[in-house]
Amino acid sequence: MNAATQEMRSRGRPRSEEKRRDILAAATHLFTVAGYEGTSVDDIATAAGVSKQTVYSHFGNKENLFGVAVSEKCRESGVDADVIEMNQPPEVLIPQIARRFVGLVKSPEALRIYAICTNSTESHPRIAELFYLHGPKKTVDALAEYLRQQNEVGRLAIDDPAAAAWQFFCMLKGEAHMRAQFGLEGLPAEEEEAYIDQCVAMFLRAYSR
Amino acid sequence: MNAATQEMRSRGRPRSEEKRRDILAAATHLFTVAGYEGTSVDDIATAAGVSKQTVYSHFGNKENLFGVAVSEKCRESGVDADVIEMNQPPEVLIPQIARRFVGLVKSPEALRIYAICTNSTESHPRIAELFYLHGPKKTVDALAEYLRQQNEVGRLAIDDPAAAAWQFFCMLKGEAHMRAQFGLEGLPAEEEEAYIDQCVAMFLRAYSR
DNA sequence: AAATAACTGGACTTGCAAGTCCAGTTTTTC
DNA sequence: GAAAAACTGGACTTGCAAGTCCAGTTATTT
Repeated sequence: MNAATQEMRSRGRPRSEEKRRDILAAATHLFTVAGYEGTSVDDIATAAGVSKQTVYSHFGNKENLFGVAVSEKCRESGVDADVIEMNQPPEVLIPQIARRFVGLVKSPEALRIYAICTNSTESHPRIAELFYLHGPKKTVDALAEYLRQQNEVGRLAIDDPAAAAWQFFCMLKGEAHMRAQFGLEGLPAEEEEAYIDQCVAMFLRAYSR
Repeated sequence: MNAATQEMRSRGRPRSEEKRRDILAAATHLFTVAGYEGTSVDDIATAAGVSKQTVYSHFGNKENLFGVAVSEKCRESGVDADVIEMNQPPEVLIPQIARRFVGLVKSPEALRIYAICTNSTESHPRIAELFYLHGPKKTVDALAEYLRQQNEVGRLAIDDPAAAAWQFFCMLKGEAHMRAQFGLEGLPAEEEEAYIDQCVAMFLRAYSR
């Protein structure tokens, strides 16, 4: 159990970094596909081409491995804070962000992680927090910063940029996202597109000038 | 297995309606507290003061019991479609609805059911659908109908009432709801209140006249 | 080359929960 | 009062997965 966290004694054969990566990759994949309960340590060992003992040698136990895997996942699919072009006017940038955001949150991967987080609040409270910080929080902060700047420049009139950012992203989810979360059939593409446009228009109407 | 669904042969001792209710009540409670995997049939039988055999006699198997329990739950905590006072002007009614809605979706029960649904999309697809129809869909439809009427009367200017209803409810969730879903510490009460007010104001600003 | 520790593969232990079986008891209908 | 079916309680079967153990092997350091 402590082997995983100990500094290496530098005597004898060292742990293989490659195997560690393999295990982590397999775990990340399986967890995001089948969830925590749906993935056995044997599955992970097999998928990683490694013995079960080795998994335990590297990560101590399943729970710990889970934690490492999820925070890894967040970092890698880090929702881009820096892709925002701060100089673009809202009429150009806001629709772009809207489309990118909807695409992201409706992806099977994102939905899976979201579901895992909401279901491990008691058993693994840290997971949800890690995801929250690396995911949603980061995204909202980025938009809020943009809105603040546009407000200063006088292109928008927003008292509370952070609140406005939350409004915008939450609103965008709409029916389509909920249906996706519940595994229901998607709406017609035109309808989804129209909804996004309506959100953008409504947002700009409320906060313009 | 079929005993549960068969019409009673009306010979011999009939199944006790009371026990059925007890089982269902226990199941509903345990499922919404501990989730599907976290609740064993033994737990339910014990909590209902009944033998395990009786549970199986009434409901056939765990999965079926789960389905009945959840759809029951939806019906009972049925998000009121009819509590809407259609004649009230938006400036009065919208804030009321907002507060009631936020209170509802942040309740531990609602959060639990939501989490269960998003996590049983493969194993029990019907669950999520049942909840969706009896819960969110119903609520949105009710608001949409109100908005449509107010639009006709000329107190609001809304092209697509259904879309506007989705916008409103989704927007209201905001940071507070997500934090609740993730089991994170709540925001200061004043902040949450302020956010709700901002949403109401923003919505009315965008759709007034 | 000797010591050391990682790695393998497979057997093993432990614990849990779904679902079945059964013998005896109670309730209800005919 | 006899037949039928629900109910109890507890033993039982089955299956699964976490985690351990071990004997043999492989890689690495001194």
